Amino acid sequence: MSRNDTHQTRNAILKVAEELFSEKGFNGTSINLIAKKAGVNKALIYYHFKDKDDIINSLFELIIREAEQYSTRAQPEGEMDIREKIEQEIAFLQSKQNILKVMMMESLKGEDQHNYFFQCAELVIKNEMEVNIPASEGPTSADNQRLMAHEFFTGFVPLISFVVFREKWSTYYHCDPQDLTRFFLDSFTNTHLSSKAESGPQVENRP
Amino acid sequence: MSRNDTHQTRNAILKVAEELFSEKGFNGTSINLIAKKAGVNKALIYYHFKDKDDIINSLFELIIREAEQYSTRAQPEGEMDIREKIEQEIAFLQSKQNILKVMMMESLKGEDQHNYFFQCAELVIKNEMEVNIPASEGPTSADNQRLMAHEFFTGFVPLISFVVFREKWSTYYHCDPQDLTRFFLDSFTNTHLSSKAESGPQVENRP
DNA sequence: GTCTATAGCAGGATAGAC
DNA sequence: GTCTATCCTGCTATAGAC
Repeated sequence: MSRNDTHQTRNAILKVAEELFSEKGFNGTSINLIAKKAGVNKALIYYHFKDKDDIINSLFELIIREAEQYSTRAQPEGEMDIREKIEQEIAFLQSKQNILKVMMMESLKGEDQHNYFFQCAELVIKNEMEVNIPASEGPTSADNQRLMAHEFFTGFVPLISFVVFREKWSTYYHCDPQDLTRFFLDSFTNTHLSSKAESGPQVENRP
Repeated sequence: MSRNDTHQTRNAILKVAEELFSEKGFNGTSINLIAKKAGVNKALIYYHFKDKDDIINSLFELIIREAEQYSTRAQPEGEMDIREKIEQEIAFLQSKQNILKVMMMESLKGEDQHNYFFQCAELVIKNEMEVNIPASEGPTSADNQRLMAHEFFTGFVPLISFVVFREKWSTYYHCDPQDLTRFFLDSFTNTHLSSKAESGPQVENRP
């Protein structure tokens, strides 16, 4: 009944909704089911959230905030191996895999109007790839676009796909998930990461 | 009334369903809407398809068959530049972008039981990457798993993501789609494709 | 804050005429 | 093959008691 309970209930709803959305998709999940699995009354959900959209948007805003916090966290002392850094990033993203799946599903839809997926990409890129994202105000130069495309399609996309498809891939190919993580890290190091190492701090691959 | 009409109607339904599924997702699309937009009666859909699932499964089987045909098509004479080959593959995939979006959305769901996404990946990998996929019968060796993981996460995934996110990316970053295609091809060449060139057995193209 | 009850409608699916 | 009409379930959302 106090603020504590309010937040607990709200968080319980969000947690269950996140699981169900990632399991069955947003439109495939009913408020009834969320209420049932969260052990709360259906009407209570409408006390805490305006409508169904409000639930998923709250989840998106939450993950964006958490990613921002992660990217501005205290960095450990000394130089960290780039591979080690990626491993940490993967561990973080893995713990958010459900909402990332939902975000990806929704961003694939044509009607999707919010840009959480790109926002999320920018945070990951800025943070882990150590690339300075050009300020989004003002016109984006062709060089910036080239850089962002590179980071997005050969950096962020493999990373995020690894996180969201890891389990299914392991099951399908009867592969130990830990082995898969090693395989992925090796490939990622040999492709995206080594393309950075070759050409100085900011990547400018141009003949 | 003849077989011709039957196929025309069936195909019209499939075409509209594909558009709507990619626009609004499978669960976000109603049979009513498909019927309305296809200009046919709702009951007619149930004459041609067992249920809603039958529609999406037909679409998945169709794209798999088309991809198989594409991969066994007559190859043009002479050596083709690897980049040119990828451009062709992208053009093919782009023409199928709607169903690929749907396939990706569905494969992200936890409850997704069919493996069309992985089947599709194997076709693209086998075909365009010129990699011999290990026969899926029998246990898969660690080396095969490593190879497949590499091709999947740093080859297929960027390729397919480029196809399905190209338009949204261009809009979001105010980038000309044709420029983006160039940027992507450059990055893809510098990462995934050059990782093949370095390490021997397959492929021999390098400027 | 949390519940009961229900409105109100849209969805998937079918029966049966033509 | 195609249409009209309809069933009925399950959905989102709200009113109102406690």
